[in-house]
This record gives sequence, structure tokens and C-alpha cells, in this order.
Amino acid sequence: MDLGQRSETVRRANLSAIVHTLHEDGPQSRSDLVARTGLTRSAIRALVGELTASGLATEDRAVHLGRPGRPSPEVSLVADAAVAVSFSIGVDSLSAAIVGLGGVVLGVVHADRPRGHDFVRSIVDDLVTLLDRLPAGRPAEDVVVAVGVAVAGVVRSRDGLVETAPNLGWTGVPLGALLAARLDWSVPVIVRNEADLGVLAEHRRGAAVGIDDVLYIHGEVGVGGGLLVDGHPLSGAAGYAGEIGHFPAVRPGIPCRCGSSGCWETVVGAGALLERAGFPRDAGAQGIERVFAGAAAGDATALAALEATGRELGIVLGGFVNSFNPRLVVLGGLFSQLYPYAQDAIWAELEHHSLPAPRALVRVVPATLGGDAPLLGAAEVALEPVLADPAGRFGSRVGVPVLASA
Amino acid sequence: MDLGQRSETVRRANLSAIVHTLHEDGPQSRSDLVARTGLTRSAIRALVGELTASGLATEDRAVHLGRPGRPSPEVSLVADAAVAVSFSIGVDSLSAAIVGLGGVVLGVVHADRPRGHDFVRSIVDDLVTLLDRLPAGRPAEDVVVAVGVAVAGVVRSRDGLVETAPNLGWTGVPLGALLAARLDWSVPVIVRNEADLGVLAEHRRGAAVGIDDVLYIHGEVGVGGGLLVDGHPLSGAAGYAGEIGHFPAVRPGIPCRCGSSGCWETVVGAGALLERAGFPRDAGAQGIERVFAGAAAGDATALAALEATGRELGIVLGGFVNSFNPRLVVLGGLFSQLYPYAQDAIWAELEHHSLPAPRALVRVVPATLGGDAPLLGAAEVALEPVLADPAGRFGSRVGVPVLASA
DNA sequence: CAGATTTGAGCGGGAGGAACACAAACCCTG
DNA sequence: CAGGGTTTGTGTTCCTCCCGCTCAAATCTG
Repeated sequence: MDLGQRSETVRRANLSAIVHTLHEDGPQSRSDLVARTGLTRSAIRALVGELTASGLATEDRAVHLGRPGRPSPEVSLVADAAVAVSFSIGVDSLSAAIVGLGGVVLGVVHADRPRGHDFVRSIVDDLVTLLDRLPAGRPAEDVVVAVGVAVAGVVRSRDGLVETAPNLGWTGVPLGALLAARLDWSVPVIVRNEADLGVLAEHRRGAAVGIDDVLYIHGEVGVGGGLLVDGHPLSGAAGYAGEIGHFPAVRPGIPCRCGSSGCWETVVGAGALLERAGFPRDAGAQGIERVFAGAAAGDATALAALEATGRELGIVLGGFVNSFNPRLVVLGGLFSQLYPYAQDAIWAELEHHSLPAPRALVRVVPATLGGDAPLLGAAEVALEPVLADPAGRFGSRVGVPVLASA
Repeated sequence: MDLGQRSETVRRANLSAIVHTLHEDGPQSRSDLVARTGLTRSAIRALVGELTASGLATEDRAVHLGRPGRPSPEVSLVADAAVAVSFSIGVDSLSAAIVGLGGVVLGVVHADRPRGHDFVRSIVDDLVTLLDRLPAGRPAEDVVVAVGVAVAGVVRSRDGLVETAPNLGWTGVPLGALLAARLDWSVPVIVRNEADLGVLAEHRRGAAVGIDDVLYIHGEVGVGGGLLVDGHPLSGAAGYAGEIGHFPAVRPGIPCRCGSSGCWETVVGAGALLERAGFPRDAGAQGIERVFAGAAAGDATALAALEATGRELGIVLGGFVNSFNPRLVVLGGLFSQLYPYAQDAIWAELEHHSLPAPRALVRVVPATLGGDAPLLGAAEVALEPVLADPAGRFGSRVGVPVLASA
């Protein structure tokens, strides 16, 4: 019931609009900002003045393109004025990154995670240790906005409780709390499902830039989905939304890791692909590599396995196109590799299993960010507090006079 | 790019918050509004004063409940100060309603629509004629906010083009434009899918009041879905979202009206239920009535048919619970009748085909609004413009002095 | 009936953007 | 190279809108 608005709300919203624009579309001139926001030059001046005074932005000489009129200074965000720390817990790797305003990656590190190395506390330790291996070292604590964590599992967004994470064998693990305690910083730790973060990253920096209704499907051993509705992530009542890998797709189907059977991921996940290609279901990343190597070399079994997997993908995808009416479907992980080989198969089934109207509007593309999408998405989520309220934490550090010029 | 906010934005937002609250939660005292919005007494006084001055609201003596302190006058919306005209095109009926502020139904009429009576222009004529059969007659044009239309079909929300409506045999029918031309009013005509409107009605006035993440599933001959995310309808890129009846559920399955095969509605729609109960698939409403009559009388075949349909419902419902993480599933149409007989079957399959975390949070209930839900939802959508900007169309009719009191 | 409590009434103040006038910086033309 | 046209920054004034405060009104309690 915080419905009431006041003057400060307006200022916050306007500052936020400016910072959001700069963060998503890059540096722009003040007059561009006037055009984009509809605010007056006076207002933009005051607002940008506040941002520069607080150190979040800088104004540089205009990039004059030979147009008449007084040149407008270019406003850019200061990447290291506010940064996100993000972590990703992958199937066989751990990653950490520092991402600054504007989406500038200030540092990334990856490390292998041996299978079976699942113990929560040691993973938390490993993540924190990764920070010291960053080229730029640990960021100063007072510029860190928040910590974002991507994990392949069902995550309660409120507090970062990992309800289940099959790849890690986790059930009811309070990852958010553990990491927050270990870091001992005064910033929030935000844990999200990796597909939910992947779609955000692809929307901000990847294949879905500028498109507001996106379905992202990430396939590896398991299959996860992330949905963007009107530019905002669909999280559901508690953050569990997007578990499309466990949609009942075939009957009776084989047992799934989740305890059910016939789940979609049992027929489109890595295991199904491997089996079709003549490998054991648990042949892992090496097996997958061999399938794609075979396909690249023209091996008929590998190609047929990819096509069959594409068909299974296309069928259920049709159902989701009917249900969500996305403008774009982004295929990530295994599926982005699969796409070139199975494009026709996917579309053949999609056409048969979707209604003409939503189908006519949708495009299917492979992801462009690769394996780092969840890591980058976690950073985007972690930066959100500054974007939403630029003056809240940083601008008012010293009660800066707004117009310190003249 | 209309990101810029100004002072007037605040006033509009605050007026809107007040009107929305009164519309959804009914009459309240000014002090209640203070508590709910977080605004000050002064602000509420001025805002409510503007509403009463423009005739949208009235202030009556307080309903004193024996609490100490000066009594606070009760603010209520004036139902007939702004009304919506809504229409519904059902399988075998046409309906029209006038709904005022606060959701007060000022008049409803229903008429039979004989099967085969599908010609667009005659249906449009019939709808408009219905208005004259309303108890209160046609509303004065200047209090009509908008016209809302519910139709069982795939509707492009932008302009009300009905892409397909299988029950009516329509393809590419510009229903919105035709109705607007026939009415010749200067208000917008808003056409939406009936399930999308049904979920809105159940949220505002029915089984889902107070719950912001809702999946509504409406089953008749076809099956449609409406999703509410964070209190807002999920419409997708063009308004086509929610066509869950055509989710590929079985393979190969029987052909569906949509041209595909194995669609969910082929196993949970009225046809499937009828067939299981020993009737022809096209036995219609009478057939359905006989199935339920049989079940009520304890007929084993009828009961088994209902249970089997419930199982099919529960299986795919599990997938949607995983995908959307709703807090509530509302079953409408046929499914609300089916629910008492098939509750256990639905839950048995739902438990098997959904993940523990989202399942633990979800409840399944039958709809409470019955067949009028789409009609009421259409009215709610059509009232939205006044709720969003109470001063925009009505308040500033004569440039009313805000504080005409004293 | 007196005190406590809650809320309305009314006034002044501050925050924040709009509107306007003017100056600055660039382009182009002759 | 000088002057006009154009675009945009600068700075002041004005308007809108909510907050905070004080006082008065209306109710309950004892």
C-alpha cells in the first residue's frame, strides 16, 4: 500500500530514467536525453548535474558530427562508480565477475568445478576466493551495489534459498544467507535461477536487445526457461517460474531427475541427445562435444540425433509460443549449438504445433552471450538498485550541492 | 520514450491510486485512504475534493463504529458517473452489460445465439440491439468510458482484430473496427480474449481477489487460459498469450480444430469428456448436462469420465504450475463444474507432474463468477482509462475549482 | 462534563519541473 | 572571414503539488 507519490518520487523516477537509458543504450548527449525523456533542457541539466556531482556520470566534449547548432556534451556513466559483483555456479565451472555501470565488464574469472564437488560451504569459499584472482582485485566495498548469483536450480527469490538444484544435489540450501555471511558486506545478495538471469543478459547485451517479450530456453543436462514480459522478468509468485524443463511432454516417458516422468528435459536435454547419438546418457560435456564434432564431419547418426532433438524442442516450443506469445525465442546453452543443425526440424514442428497468429510474430535465434549469460544477468540484477534510485545510495553521499557549477 | 515525469504525473498517479482502491475495495473513509496511500490528510482532502467536485465520488457521513476521535467521512465512487459498456460473444449466447465505477452492474441482458448464426455483421447488430433491452436503457454517451468485448478467439489487442475464432468460424475479422463503426461513439472499443478477461474479473470480483499471480483456465469446447502476473494480465507481444488449449499434450493424438493434433483441449475439452462418458464428441451443452446429471446420480461411467478428464487436466496443469509459479489456479467454465468430482484426480496428477516448491504454494479453486466472468472482465478493462487517469476525461469537464468548499 | 483521541480545515513552505529569455557554439554562405 | 541561421546550454521566474504544522471539530471514555 505504498501507492502515494510525491515530488521526490518524480525526481527519483527521472534520475532513474536517465541512468537506465545510459546503462542500456550507452553514452548520449544531453540533447539526446531531452528527446528520449521528454523533459526540458533545464530539468536534464539539473539531473545530469546531480549525477556528475555524485560521480556516477561524466560530461565530455561533444562528438560533433558536423550538425549546426551548439554542440551538446556527451554524458556517460562512470563504470567503476558503482559495480556489481556476480557469481555463477555452473555444471562444471564456477565464475565471478565485476561489472560496472553501463554493463562494462571490469573483470572475469572462471574456475573448474570437479564433479562431485558439491558441498555448499566449500563452493561458497571457492567463489569468494575467486574474487582475489580478478585482474583488478577485489572491488572497494563502498562501490559495490549488490551481489548477484546465478545457479541452476529452483530458487526462492525473496531470500535466495535454493529449494532444489539437481546438478549440485542441493535441497533447501540457504545459499544467499551463506554467501552473505561469508562475504560480510553490507550489500544485498541476490540469488536467481540461471535461465531467469540469462534472458535478462540477452535482453540487455545480447540477442534480444530492444525486444521486450522474450522466451529464453537454456538446455544442458537440464532445461530451464526464462521469460521476459514487457521488458521485465517473469518470476511468478515466489521466483520459481520458468521451470519449463519439467513440463510433461511424453507419456509415460522415462523417469526424470525431479521424480516425475516424461518431463520435457528427458527428451531434449543432453542425455536424450547423447542417447540418440549412441552414447550413454551421462557421457557429459565430452560426449556432447563428440556429437557436435561428428555432426560437423557429416556423421549421419549425429546429424539424425540433432534433428530428432530439434523436433522434440520444436513441438513443445510451439506450446510455449501459444501460451506466452513471445516476439523472440532465444536458445541458449546446448540449444544454441544445436540450432544450426536443427533449424528446419525445429521450425517444422513449431509450425505444426503453434497457432498461426503468434507463430507469425515469433523469431527463433541462438543466444549470443554463450556460457557467461547467467553471470552477466546476475550482474544486471545486482546493478538494478542504483539504476532504480541513483541518488539513494550514491548520490547523497555527502549531500552534494546540486548545482555546484558557476 | 515517455519516461519523463512531472508534477502532474504525481497528481494523476495519486488520483488513480485513490480511485483504484475505491473501485477494487469499495467505499472507505478518508482516513483509510490516508493509511492506504501513505499520503497526508491534506493531500487526500484535496484529491478527494477534486473527485467529488467532478462528480466521480461522494462523501457521506461516517459509519461511526464507536471508535474515539472525529469521524471520517466515507468516500464512495458514484457508480453511474462513469460506466463501461461490455459485450460477450459466447458459444451459444450473446450478452451485454453496463457496469459502473466500483464494479456496480447497472444492467445485464443475455440472448441466445443459435448455432450457425455466425455472420459478423448480424452479430454486431444483435449486440447493439441488446443495449436497448437493458433495464436502464442505453447509457448517456458522455458517461461511457469505453466499450469492452469478450470473444472466444485469438485477438490482436492493438485493434481488436479477431485472428481466429473457431466457435464462430471467424478468420481475420476486424471486430473492433466493425463494432466501433456500428456504435459510432467517440470512445475506444477494446476486444480481448474471453479467458484473459475472465482472469481479470475473477481477480477483481471473484475467486482471486487479493491474489496477484493467478492462472485461470476456462474449459468448454475449447480451452483457454488467462494469466495474471503481479496483478497485471499477461498479454504477450500482441495479445495472443494464453492459448494453452493448444499446448501439445499427447502424441500423436487426434486432430484438433486448430489444424494441429494432440492439443491439450482434445483431451480435456468438452468433446473428450463427452466421448469418455459414451456420448458423441459434439453432443454439446445438453450432453454435458447429462454427464453431470449422471455423475450426480452416481453413474459410474459419468464419474469415471470426469475423473479421467481431471487427470488429463492435472497433468498439464503441473507443467503450467512449473512454468508460471502461480499462487492460485482458477478453473472456469466446464472445469468449475468438473472440479468437485475430479479434485482428487487433478491433485494426484498435479503432485506427480509439478516440482515441490511451486506446488507447495499453489491452490486450485473453481471460479465463482460463472459464465459472466468474461463480460465482467470486459467491463473492468473498459473502465481502466478512468481508473488510470480520473481527471483526464471526466474531472476536467469544466475546469472545476478544486476547493470549491469553504 | 472534562479529557483523550482522531481527524478535518487551512496556511505556509519546499521540492521539482516548465517556460522563457538570453548567451554560447557550431554550421553554412558569400 | 564575417554574418546569419540553428541548436543547445544557462539562469531566472513561475506553477504545481505534496508535506508539515496549528487549530478546530467531532467522537468516545470515565
